[in-house]
Amino acid sequence: MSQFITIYRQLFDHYGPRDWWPAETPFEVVIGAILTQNTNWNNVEKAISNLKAADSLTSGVISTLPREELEELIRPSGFFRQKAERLQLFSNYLADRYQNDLDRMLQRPLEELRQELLSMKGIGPETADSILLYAGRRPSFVVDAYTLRLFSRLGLLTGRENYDQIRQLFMSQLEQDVALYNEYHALIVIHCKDFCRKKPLCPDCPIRDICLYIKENS
DNA sequence: GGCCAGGACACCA
DNA sequence: TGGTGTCATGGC
Repeated sequence: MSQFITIYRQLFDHYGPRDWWPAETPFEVVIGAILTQNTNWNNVEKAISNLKAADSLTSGVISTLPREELEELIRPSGFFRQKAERLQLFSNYLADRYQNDLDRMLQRPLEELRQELLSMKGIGPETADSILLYAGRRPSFVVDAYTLRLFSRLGLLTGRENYDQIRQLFMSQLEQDVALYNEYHALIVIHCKDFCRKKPLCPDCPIRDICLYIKENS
């Protein structure tokens, strides 16, 4: 059995289903994906809460809101100037190209949609894949810094692979399953928030045994 | 008071 | 192509 499946099962058995993304609508997923760039999720929640309180969590409102007002609403998420620009660029694009119909955009062929997202300023590979997977329910594996850290320590990555190489590796080792991709990325994040931080193998890591085994046999 | 967080981009060699 | 600086808030 693939070691990638083994790790997944260990994480799932310990943490249980995460059922990401914590959002009420696909558009809220997109906004959260941009706001969480290099940012603690607690800060993102404050910004999203502000947007909801101002009745501004729609592409129509965001694209017409004065930049300064948007910046103030999302200030708690950090990098608020560049993120305000990114939110408006996406919202403007959605309005111009899809008449604010996000579902229609998300129904495009997967790779075409991925390239379309990547062509937008402020949407890199992780944000694009988060949007594809969690807003569009499309099978596109999300790679992040935690993924690189955990799997490098297990010897399954060298640390020199680029984003697309890691994504392709996971997608070649796993069935194309939206639910699996959804849970796997979420479990990696949840796990690495508490473990796999400074020490190569944390003494109290809940999946320590399998980590040691894989590390010795990879 | 320093470190880190669910990155992306401009700039440079 | 790869390395580095920048963007900014809030919790621990």
